[in-house]
Amino acid sequence: MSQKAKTAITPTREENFPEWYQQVIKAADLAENSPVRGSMIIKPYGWAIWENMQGIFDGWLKDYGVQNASFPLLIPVSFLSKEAEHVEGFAKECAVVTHHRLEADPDGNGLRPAPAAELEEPYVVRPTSETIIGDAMARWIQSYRDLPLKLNQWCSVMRWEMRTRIFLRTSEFFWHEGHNAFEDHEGAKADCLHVLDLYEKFFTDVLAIDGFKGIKTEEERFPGANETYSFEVMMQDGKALQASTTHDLGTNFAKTFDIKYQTKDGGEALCHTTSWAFTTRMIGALIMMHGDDDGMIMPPRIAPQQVVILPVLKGENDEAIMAYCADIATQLKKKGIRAKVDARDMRTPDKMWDAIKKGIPLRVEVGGREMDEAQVTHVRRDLGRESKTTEALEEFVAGASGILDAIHDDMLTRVRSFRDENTHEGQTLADIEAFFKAGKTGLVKVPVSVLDDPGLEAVKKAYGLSARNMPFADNGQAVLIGKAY
RNA sequence: CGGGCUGUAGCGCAGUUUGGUAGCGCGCUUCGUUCGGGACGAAGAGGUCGGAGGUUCAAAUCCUCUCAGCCCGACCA
Repeated sequence: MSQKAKTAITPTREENFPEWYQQVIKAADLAENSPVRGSMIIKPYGWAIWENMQGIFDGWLKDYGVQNASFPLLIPVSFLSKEAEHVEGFAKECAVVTHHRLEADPDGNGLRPAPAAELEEPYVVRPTSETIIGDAMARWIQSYRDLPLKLNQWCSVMRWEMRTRIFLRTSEFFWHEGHNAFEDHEGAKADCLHVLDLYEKFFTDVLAIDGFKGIKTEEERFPGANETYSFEVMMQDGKALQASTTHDLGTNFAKTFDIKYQTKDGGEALCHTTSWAFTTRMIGALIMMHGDDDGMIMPPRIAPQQVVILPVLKGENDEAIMAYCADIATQLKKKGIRAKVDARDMRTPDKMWDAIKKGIPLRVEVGGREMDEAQVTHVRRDLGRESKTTEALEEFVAGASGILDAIHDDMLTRVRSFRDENTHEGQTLADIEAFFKAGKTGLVKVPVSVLDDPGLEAVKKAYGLSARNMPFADNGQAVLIGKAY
């Protein structure tokens, strides 16, 4: 207060956004780089977010009739090569397993793959599982009665990225991948749109994120898909991030893997398949959308810990205060709130900053003053000290989930305003160029006819732009252009 | 994979030009006073200077190779 406002994170977003992002991850103890190039270690606090994401979304998928299964990590190279566009898309970023045994290096340099143990057919570490699941589907589907078949797996995949960024683009990343098969195009398309709606609901209702639901342009489509639908979100630096996609694969994979069924009238027909996913990059999105110069701000519904209770001890009545805190935690837990007393042997201000950097949505401070009056003092992470409120314990417990909901709603509102303020209407390629030439950040929305402008490629190249998607909100008549992660 | 920058204590850095065998701040440990928005004093612990070769009496420092990270580009969830 007396000093200038000091931020917990250096540099600030304004000063250096990419570095700020790294520092938040470090300060909030979410993840770190590992000895493996391009692969991160997701630490317990970061993994807890992913577990919450899985827990919620998995339930929704099951409600939709999706069954979980597990397919091999290793995929025969021949499988991948079957679908021409698919191979082309992934071939250059596959890790390849060529040997099944190590032996002592004759030059004394530790171990090496044994030349005698070379595989006849190499495997690739799955970059995605369309092919191996397609192969299984071909055997599992016989009749129209077997359709639709809806499968999903939670797993990690590997894409050998040239340039990695923690959470946003790592060689190994975690995701869920759904793979469904339908009788016809209508079924597949409806599936893509339905799952896209589930994603939207997940982002808005759980992650307090909103963006643009739409269709990818032809060149941005998934390799092997007839149509790709995406949900694009905007980070605080104005760059877009593809938060999730659903793909209408048509009969492309059905043809190559022979996924056929007998129709009601005894004929034979190819299945229409889909695939869709979201990944651990969503954690990166949470940071870049919600974080501030003091660190992370967790959306309450995904926060590993929703409420932290800080005992303010002064050497008098400490035990009573601790007991009072424990009771508050118990009462909150009974209401289904993830609350915990921070009983660590640390100074109170240090605990506070730890909670701030980790982004715990609601901080409760309890000392002798509160205990004597049966009250609590609480502060919202998203609003900071200005939101400090003291109220009766009973009242607080009754209204706590309401406070968390209010935090969620306010975060979502802020994200939406930011998105709207940084989405600019344009009419021509010249509008796009003028915008980025001026060094502005955000997305520019122009009529789809601009995609046919022969000068578009040069402008995209000059400013590092790409077509994000064609939003449903504009009936596919407009396209969003901007920088992206 | 191209271009640029960077690897020195848990974190952030100085020292490298002009080789002489390592330092600062924060953090950490102990004690005391403290604790409601980043406390203070005192005493401590902690580094084969990313790795491997080489030059030299001597290498964080010079040379070669290599690994990793960041930024820009191409590619991508």
